[in-house]
Amino acid sequence: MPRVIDHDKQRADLLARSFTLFAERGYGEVTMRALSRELGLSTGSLYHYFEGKPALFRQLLLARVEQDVADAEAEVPTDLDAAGRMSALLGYVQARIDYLRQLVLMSLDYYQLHPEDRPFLAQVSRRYRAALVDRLGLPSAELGPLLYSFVLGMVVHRTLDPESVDLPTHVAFLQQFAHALND
Amino acid sequence: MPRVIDHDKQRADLLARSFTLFAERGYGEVTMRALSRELGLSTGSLYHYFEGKPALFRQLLLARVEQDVADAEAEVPTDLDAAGRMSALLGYVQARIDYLRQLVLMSLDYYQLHPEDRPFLAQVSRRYRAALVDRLGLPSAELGPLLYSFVLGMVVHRTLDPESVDLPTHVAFLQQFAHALND
Amino acid sequence: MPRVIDHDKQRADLLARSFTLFAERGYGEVTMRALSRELGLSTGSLYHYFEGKPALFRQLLLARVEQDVADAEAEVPTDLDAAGRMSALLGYVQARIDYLRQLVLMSLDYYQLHPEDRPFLAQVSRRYRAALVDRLGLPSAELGPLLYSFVLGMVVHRTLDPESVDLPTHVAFLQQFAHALND
Amino acid sequence: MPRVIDHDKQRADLLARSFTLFAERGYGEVTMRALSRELGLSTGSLYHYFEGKPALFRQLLLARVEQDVADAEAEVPTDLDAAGRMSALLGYVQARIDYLRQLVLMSLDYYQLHPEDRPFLAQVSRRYRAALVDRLGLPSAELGPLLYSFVLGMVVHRTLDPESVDLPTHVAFLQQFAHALND
DNA sequence: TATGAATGAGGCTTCATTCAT
DNA sequence: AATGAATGAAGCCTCATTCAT
Repeated sequence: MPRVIDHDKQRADLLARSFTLFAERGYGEVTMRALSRELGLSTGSLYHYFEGKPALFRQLLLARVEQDVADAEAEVPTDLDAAGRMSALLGYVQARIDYLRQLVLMSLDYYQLHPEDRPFLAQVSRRYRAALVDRLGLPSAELGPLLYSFVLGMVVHRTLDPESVDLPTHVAFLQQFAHALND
Repeated sequence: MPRVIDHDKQRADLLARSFTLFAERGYGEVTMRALSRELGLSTGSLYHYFEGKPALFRQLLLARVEQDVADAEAEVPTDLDAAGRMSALLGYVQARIDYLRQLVLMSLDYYQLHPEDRPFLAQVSRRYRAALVDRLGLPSAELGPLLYSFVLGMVVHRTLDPESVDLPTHVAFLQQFAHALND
Repeated sequence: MPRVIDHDKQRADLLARSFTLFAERGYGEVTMRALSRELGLSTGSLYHYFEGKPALFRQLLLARVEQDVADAEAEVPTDLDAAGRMSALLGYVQARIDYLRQLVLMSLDYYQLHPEDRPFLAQVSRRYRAALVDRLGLPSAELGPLLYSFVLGMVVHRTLDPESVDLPTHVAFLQQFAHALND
Repeated sequence: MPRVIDHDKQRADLLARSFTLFAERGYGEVTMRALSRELGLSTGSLYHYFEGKPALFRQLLLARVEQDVADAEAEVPTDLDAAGRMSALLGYVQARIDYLRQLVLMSLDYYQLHPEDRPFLAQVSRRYRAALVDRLGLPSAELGPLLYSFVLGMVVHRTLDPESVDLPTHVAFLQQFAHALND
């Protein structure tokens, strides 16, 4: 009888455990050897689960979007008013700011290393943005991209110069800004 | 005596010509061999001018800040009112958006590859931000970082998903936003 | 009891279906994984039928000689005169030229990869040659090897430079040549 | 001042010394590591001289054709009559039979491993054949390919079953055969 | 009997940097 | 001052075979 292992489940588990390494070193600096060591299997086995490093990363990203979007939806109830939803969403972002930072950084690293796969990153980015827009039910269609840009900006700013970005200030500004728009 | 000047001039010239390659491929994907070929000298000579790849890149970045800040100051006259200065500055950003994009991307690539040199990137980032803040003479001290974050965000958003970022919309928003703040 | 028969029958079937893959890619480029996928079983099962890749290939070759020799004997009736037998044999070769080409190529590939098993290839080669010699009943004992060399040569020449080998010309030459020898 | 080394000469020397290894193990079984060890330099250096393993092999083959054709022309004087030229050429082949064997084998190995480069092998093959045809000044245009096929065949036959190929017999046959054609 | 996950050595190739010339 | 050959560790990936289930 075949060894009974849920291949997909195992893969999902490997992806989840991979994230840490990518977060610490960035896509390009994570070697398949290091990854397999971290995951406790041989390089050969790693290649049983994933076709290669780019494929692994793509699946990692896809798994993350799904999870993140689900989390965001759980944290931003639809029965709140606009201000409340914005508030909840900002809470979500603020609580995960460093996670998002790592996600953006590794994506940009992948962007540089795999120019042929940029459309994929665009799709992922749109998925995040769509979730944000949908959830907020923003009055103006243009605000989604703006807000999304701003979050990306916070994240990059925090990367380049962590000490100069005061998260509460940024978030407070966004909240105030949203208020103004709702009037 | 003129030797030194020539040497520096030559170095500045090499840096300027290096930018294209870094912009096209990112810091990590530019090899010293490719760089020397592009610049028309041997790798040995390249090492006469620069101590190594990281040193070269640092100098490239420093040269860029100087130039960019000077350009910005030239384009944003101090005798304009707040709204005018903001307008001029946004014009500056809008005209150079892809250049800034490349600059940010290569810096983030360097960030991943040289964790030991992150403080340097923080300094460079602060220099840019300070120029922006100084030039705008923003009423609130907190607005500088916010604005700077937003510009970084536009740039990254444009990278990940070029088709979804409408530059005029973004800029118009910023302008309108600045207006509101001045009242 | 029927178990064993079935097993052998199954193995013969697997060998027959393996040939295509070896023909397309050559011995060295066929992986056991690819083979098992092509055959519709797991690698583990493949190893139930054959001890390993070299063993599998040996059996493949043996199965082929048997079949080919039988085919040749069927196509070259013993009641023809020398010229007729030669004619029939050339027809056989001409009709199967690309099959023979593949067979020779994969054998040479195996030759390079398994130096320890070269005697086996020699045996197989002799078996083919003996069939040719026996069937033709050549007047001179030396002609067999010559003819056999020539067929091998056609096949390799066709491999290296397909466009330059005109099969009918080659065959016509052989026929004419045989004629001369019979006089 | 640059290290004064004749890059092309060095490359030619490396190719000449590479041949032995390819002859012993075949194209596929020669690793770049083994090659660099044999040649007394690092893998990195090997890649300074050649773009990669296939490129190296191509150049090896090209160098060989040139040399071999030159040798053949030196050994087959044009002032001989047809029979004499044939005789001289057969002497050339007979003396180098194992060298030619190795050359053919490594080429066929390359053929299997680099399907995309088969046209190159066709060119090389034609070059050899053209030299043979030109030198012999064969009465019939069709004899060139036939003779060439036969030589290839001898070589492969000798590979598969060395003990069964008596070189003098093969050569004598060819000579006798050529005689017949000249009448 | 059948499965397929697991192994791990080893393949080709890259690259920042050095140093003899 | 300038050259570019040389280094060698390390990257990604492959594959015949085994063995727990």
